[in-house]
Amino acid sequence: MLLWYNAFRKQKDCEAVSVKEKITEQSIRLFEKKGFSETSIQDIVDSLGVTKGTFYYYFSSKEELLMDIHYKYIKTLVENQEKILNNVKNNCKSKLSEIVYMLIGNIDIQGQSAKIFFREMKNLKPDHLEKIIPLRDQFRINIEQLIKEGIERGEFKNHLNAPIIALGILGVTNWSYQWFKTGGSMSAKEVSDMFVDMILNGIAGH
Amino acid sequence: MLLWYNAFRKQKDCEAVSVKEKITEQSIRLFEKKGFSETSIQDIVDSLGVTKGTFYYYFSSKEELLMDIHYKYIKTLVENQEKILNNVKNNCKSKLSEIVYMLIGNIDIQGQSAKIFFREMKNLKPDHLEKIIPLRDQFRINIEQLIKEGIERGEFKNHLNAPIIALGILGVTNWSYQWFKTGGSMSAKEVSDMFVDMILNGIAGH
DNA sequence: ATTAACATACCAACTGGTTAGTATTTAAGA
DNA sequence: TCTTAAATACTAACCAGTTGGTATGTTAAT
Repeated sequence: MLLWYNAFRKQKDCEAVSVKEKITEQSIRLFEKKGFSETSIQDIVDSLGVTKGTFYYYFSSKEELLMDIHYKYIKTLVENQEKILNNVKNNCKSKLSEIVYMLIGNIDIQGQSAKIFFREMKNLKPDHLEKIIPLRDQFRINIEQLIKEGIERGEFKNHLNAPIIALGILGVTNWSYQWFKTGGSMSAKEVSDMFVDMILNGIAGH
Repeated sequence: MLLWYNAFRKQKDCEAVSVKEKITEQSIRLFEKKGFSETSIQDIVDSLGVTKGTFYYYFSSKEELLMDIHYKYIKTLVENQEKILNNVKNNCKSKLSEIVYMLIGNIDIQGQSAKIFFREMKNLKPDHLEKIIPLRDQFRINIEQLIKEGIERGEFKNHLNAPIIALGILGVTNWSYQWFKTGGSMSAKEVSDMFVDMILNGIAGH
């Protein structure tokens, strides 16, 4: 019975992506390009050759879909970040370096979701925001903590204001979602190396 | 004739802001809070106690109003930037420092316009974009040039990639529009000093 | 009498969302 | 094995409300 069920599941898993996943993927593309409010449910379903009924079979509202996109994005980000932070072998500098690289390296996978995340959060109602904001804050606070730990361990200068520096670093990385294109003249590794160098050592000559 | 015209202008200048300016100011407030598409022309005119006839007397379309807001924002920014760059008394480090302070100091005046600028540009049609994009690029290229000049003069390290560093600096400053509040625990000067210190000298301990 | 600066009333198009219905697949009983 | 009830995965048609935009007044000042 269980075997049979698993065989069924396996068959489904091997198939092309589900209709719900297709709707989500296509919506990410359209929301990024045209904006959330400027994209109608009709636009989404037309581009997939289905009808609005199908949409409302899988999602209870347009806003719930937006919430889904936001949640998947920030959840993945925090998880990746905490994997890096929990690696006891690395010092604070290495951890910071890895986080910057993780953020820029993921642009080709999560870039569109990131743009939506930064731009369309105002379209979420308070109920849904309550699930998103704590994760967003967690990501920032984790960087703050990393800076503080680095100061205590002597890896970073001790006059730094950790919350402000954290926001500065987030600025550098988050802004790259606005301009970085995978496959351009610079690789994600090259760009993040330059940013890490700037953040750690500055640009002033000796 | 000219005197009469000037007297008329003077009278207008001394009056409270014109209806057109009121519409623009209120629109900036509403667009920043709710978004461009989520704010109807009805919302705008209702909040001012006028009617749609008034709106279309001053603006030919909703998009033209958005264009006006974009243009005023980026024009002012480039002008302020070039005033700083043209001051021959300062070296490159000082100029960079002043630009960072100018950007963060202006958040209370231009903060709402900035958010609209970064978020709602997709709502401009190609015709209107052509007036905005060159100015936006100019601002970035001016920073690139400043970095290059600083490298040549030995003020900045010579291994730097100027375009990437410029985008990094723009990230730090532009992102501050997302979180910096005037009247908070930190002043604009304190924040920009910390950012300039990070950009010039880095955060790594010696 | 003309014009600047508005107000009123209206429209076609589109919006998110609902509902009633249907073909197909699955599950269980006879 | 055959029948059948139920669940799945949709479709087509529709609704009430809202949108940007327009066409036609109105009024006060010159």
